[in-house]
Amino acid sequence: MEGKKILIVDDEEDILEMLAYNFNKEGLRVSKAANGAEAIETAEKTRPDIILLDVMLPDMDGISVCETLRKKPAFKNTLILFLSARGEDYSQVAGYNAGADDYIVKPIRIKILMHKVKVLLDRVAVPAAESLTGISINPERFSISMNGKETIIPKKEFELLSLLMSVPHKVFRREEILNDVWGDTYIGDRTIDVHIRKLREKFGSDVIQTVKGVGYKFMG
Amino acid sequence: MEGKKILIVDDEEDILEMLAYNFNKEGLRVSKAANGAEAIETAEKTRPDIILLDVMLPDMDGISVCETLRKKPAFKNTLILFLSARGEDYSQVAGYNAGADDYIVKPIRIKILMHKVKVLLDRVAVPAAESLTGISINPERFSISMNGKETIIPKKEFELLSLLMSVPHKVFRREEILNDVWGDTYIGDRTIDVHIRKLREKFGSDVIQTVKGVGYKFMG
DNA sequence: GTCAATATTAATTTAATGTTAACCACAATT
DNA sequence: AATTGTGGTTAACATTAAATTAATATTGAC
Repeated sequence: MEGKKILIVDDEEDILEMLAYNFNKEGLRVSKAANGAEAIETAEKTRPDIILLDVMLPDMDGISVCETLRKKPAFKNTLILFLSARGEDYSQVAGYNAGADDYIVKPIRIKILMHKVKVLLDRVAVPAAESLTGISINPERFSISMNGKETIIPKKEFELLSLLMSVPHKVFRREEILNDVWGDTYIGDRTIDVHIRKLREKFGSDVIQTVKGVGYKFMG
Repeated sequence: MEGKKILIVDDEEDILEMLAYNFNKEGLRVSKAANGAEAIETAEKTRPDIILLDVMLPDMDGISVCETLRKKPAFKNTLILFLSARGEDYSQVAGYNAGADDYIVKPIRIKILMHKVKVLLDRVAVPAAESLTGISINPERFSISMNGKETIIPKKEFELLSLLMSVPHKVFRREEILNDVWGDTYIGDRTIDVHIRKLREKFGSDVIQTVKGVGYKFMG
């Protein structure tokens, strides 16, 4: 798990430092945040592989932070692990509903926590370096580079391509695409196709492959 | 997570039944075991995707069961989730060391447990055990790899081959195949043959063997 | 050798996706 | 304010891959 990035969010200075110290010692690149707004901002900036998120924060609660992040395609596959003092069920369930990958009840047993983080990080697919297609993505600029040439593409196209590229070769089901790119707004079936078509127009018809009856995949 | 296989191991009849009922309702294919020996035997037979394993069993403890399974290549990537009444750290750490993917402390909150199982099952990109035939299956990609070459195959063919490969060497009766792959939709007898043929065309005629009057088997 | 089961092949049907153009909302430009 | 441009969605229709069936040949158990 060396070299992976972790973001730790907790308003208690002591805990924050203790965790940061331990994970840093394990070779992770640690960033920190003490409240929800800061957490989202830092997450955008550092793109961590995993986020430890305290449920109770001074400004907004961790659940909301998690939900906010999960809406962005970039954080679709980021691991999020809740830390909480509350033992109540509803909180845990709410956490999982918000898209958590795990839930740890305080007081934190550092060994167990590190184990969980390790297990989770090990499982995550490696983000795949430069792709064979010569296509790479620039999240800050909403742009795509293809063999060095940079193209700015519309938001929806960008989100769709980001999603597909997040796990090259994985087949994303239409349903999954709808959820991740369009969320709650309901759109017709053909809308996805049209966006796929536009992407193929721009980057070649080989980069996205159709799996009939299932969905689409990016050919890393 | 529909269609995935779960093995539940617990010596308490009530808990076993309760869990089986709930997971069955969610569309998982459930098998059960009440002790360690039975657990290993059933695991071999059904090749579950995930195992819920009580730490305390009448014959051997769950940790040993887990270690035993993890030694076999077939279970290298099977998810194993411990259930335990003990709250002590050492037990949890021992669990993780034995190769557990998660650890739940009783009393079981069914909602939380189901969430964990769901998250785990969703995330796993089964790297697929290499078989003797050199054929392996990539569920995420809807593809089959044969000696390193990857082929995307149509949905029905994929489902059929997945089924046969789920328990190599087991003869699947036509009736069973109909149920698992086609569910409620009724199709003629020849349809199965045709799909088998297409698979043989793609991967060689040796990989699937006919057992006349009964069904087909994958030659793991 | 007979007969039922399966293999094979091609033809057909079905369902999913591709394509195009039109439309609307909204932002940018003059 | 009117005009133009851009992005997003939809609808109608075309196209294609996949699934199924149907017809015929072959196989293997008895």
